[in-house]
Amino acid sequence: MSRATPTISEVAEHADVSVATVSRVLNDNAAVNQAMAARVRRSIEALGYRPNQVARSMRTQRSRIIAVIVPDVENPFFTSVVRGIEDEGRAKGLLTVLCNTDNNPKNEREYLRLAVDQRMDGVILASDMRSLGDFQHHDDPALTTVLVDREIEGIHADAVLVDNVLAAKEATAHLLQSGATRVACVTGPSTASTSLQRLDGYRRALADAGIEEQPALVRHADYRVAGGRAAVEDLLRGPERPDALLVCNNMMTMGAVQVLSERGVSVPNDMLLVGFDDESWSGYWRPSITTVAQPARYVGRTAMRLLLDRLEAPNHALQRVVLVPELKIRESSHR
Amino acid sequence: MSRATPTISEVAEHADVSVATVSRVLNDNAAVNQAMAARVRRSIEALGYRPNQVARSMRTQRSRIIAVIVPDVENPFFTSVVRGIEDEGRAKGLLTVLCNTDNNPKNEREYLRLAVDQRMDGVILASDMRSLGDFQHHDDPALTTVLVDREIEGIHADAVLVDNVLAAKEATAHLLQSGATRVACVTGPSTASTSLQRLDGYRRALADAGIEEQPALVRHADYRVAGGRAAVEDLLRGPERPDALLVCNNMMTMGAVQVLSERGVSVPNDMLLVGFDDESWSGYWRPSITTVAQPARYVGRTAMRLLLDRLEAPNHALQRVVLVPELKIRESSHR
DNA sequence: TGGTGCTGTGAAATCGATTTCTCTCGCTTA
DNA sequence: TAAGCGAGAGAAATCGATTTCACAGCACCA
Repeated sequence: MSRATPTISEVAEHADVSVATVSRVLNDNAAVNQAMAARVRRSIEALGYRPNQVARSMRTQRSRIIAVIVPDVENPFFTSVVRGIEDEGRAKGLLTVLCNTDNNPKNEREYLRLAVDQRMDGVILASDMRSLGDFQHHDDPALTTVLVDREIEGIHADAVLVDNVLAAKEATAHLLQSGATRVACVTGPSTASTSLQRLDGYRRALADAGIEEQPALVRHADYRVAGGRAAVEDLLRGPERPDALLVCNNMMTMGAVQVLSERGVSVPNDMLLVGFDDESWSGYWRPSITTVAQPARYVGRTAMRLLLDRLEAPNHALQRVVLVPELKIRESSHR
Repeated sequence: MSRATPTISEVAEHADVSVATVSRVLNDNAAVNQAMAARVRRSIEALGYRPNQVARSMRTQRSRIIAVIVPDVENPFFTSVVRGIEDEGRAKGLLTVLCNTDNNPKNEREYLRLAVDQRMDGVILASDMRSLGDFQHHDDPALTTVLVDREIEGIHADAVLVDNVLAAKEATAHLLQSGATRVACVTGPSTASTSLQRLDGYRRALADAGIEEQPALVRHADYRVAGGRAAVEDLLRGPERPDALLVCNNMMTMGAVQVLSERGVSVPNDMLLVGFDDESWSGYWRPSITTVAQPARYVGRTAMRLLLDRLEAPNHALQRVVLVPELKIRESSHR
């Protein structure tokens, strides 16, 4: 019944060959006599042998496992990225381990350590910049790294990014063109590169239009529903109420929509709105919501591809892939 | 610079003791002389030594890693479950690996194999019933299993479930009480236990109300947005158009809402609606949507707790925890 | 005919930890 | 004083694979 998994030496004994030969058949490394190989394969079949991957990793110092570290698995943007990574990885025989840091640099550090301790082959990382200090890890060539979505200054790694400056600039310009005069920007924490870049894009659009930035119309929140809610509530209370909102991620857009709905602020009549990250509900909300759509799945696929390339050719020049998002104009952003 | 991680023997050499002693200090197993232990600890610190977990697993035959296998990571219900599992696991020093089967039994089988091959300590599984044949794995005591959300007939494992029959029955009764006479049910694939149980609950509510079931009002879809869309489109086209919908998961509810909105079917005036799985948007949609809220995070936490218990006491009696969902009544289900 | 090279195979080393076994030393007790 | 015992530490076995090394057998060529 519950007999333990057989080992390579039991297979060797069963086939009456040495373990070396069994190993060679398994990895079809060196030439093995046809008849003998067939015999070994029959024994493997007969015993239901499966190689112990732990032992294999121990010897080869590699595991065919990579870690994906994201700040928030409940954020659909990241789950889409992860799907992309997984799809590409599965095709190439790499197993993906998903790690959720909950936006906590301490958790991130722990997962990075773990990746090293488990001798994982690499890590795909959407990191907060506060983790900078821990990146000493990456002097360790054992842990191949690809950054996604967020960059980290001074880190020497391949990266897949989205052109956030362009995205926010286009979105803001669109709001101005729709007649907005006081566009507010609710961006993410200043520890994420995306927050700063989106804010930068917003500023450039204002500058291009010859409008002076009003600091009271800029808010840093936490990229979560609660943060978005708080920021928008605050903006509505202010003396200079905005007539348009640029909300810089999906979760906060959700929060913004909630608050506007609760307060009876009519969109787009009293308030124009552009959100980030196209969710399945964006187009079906009433009014439907204009968003900056990011190619999340493709970001993931590309990241995995870069990682595979890097594993094969550790010394090639670093790559930085920048993808272009698309502004999906719907009802919420014009009258 | 990029010096490799030190091994236990380098630590031993540095501290001028045997590797056995270093190991004892690491695991504080046997009594070690205080002064000596301190010296070892200093060496560990000085060299920045971290034990190789692969080697450790190799010897101990356990890894402190468990796999979580879910049909769809993009479904927020499952990401919440995973969050719960992770939170509980992290507290107990267990690492969680997330595996996405994409509703494909082949992928599921592969991940189960992988869990065995990697000598993982256990697996938390939300499985399709088609995988029944592969559960021979579970005769193997090496892979401790806990089922979540979905049960599998004939499988001998701890489980954390939600009372789906009760949930669907209450939801349907509520629709009938609101005046619906032709309640349709869009449930999931017949290979998931949840689909069948929810359908069962729907039927019981009809029976209790003395209403005969109309097969034309029952649809099996795929638990995804597209499937929900197709099912609802089909129901709207039918000769006996329903006046109420019970849609049995979150993704399909999204699809249903989309179709109703596109076709200009007014909710709740022309159509009553109850969805499953409370999403952040459910309460803010216009009209707000009545849903059966499942305690997803808690389901995850409980599953991890059961797994930990089982690892400690492999021979205890099996547990089956059934949690009770809550019907959140909003605008979409009554006039 | 003897040297050379190639092919196929097995024995043994290796990866880096844990754990068993063995031994020494010092103390207690008969 | 000698036997017995327990504590503390090191040597060596072990986990299950891969890989190096050595070698046997055979064909080929000068």
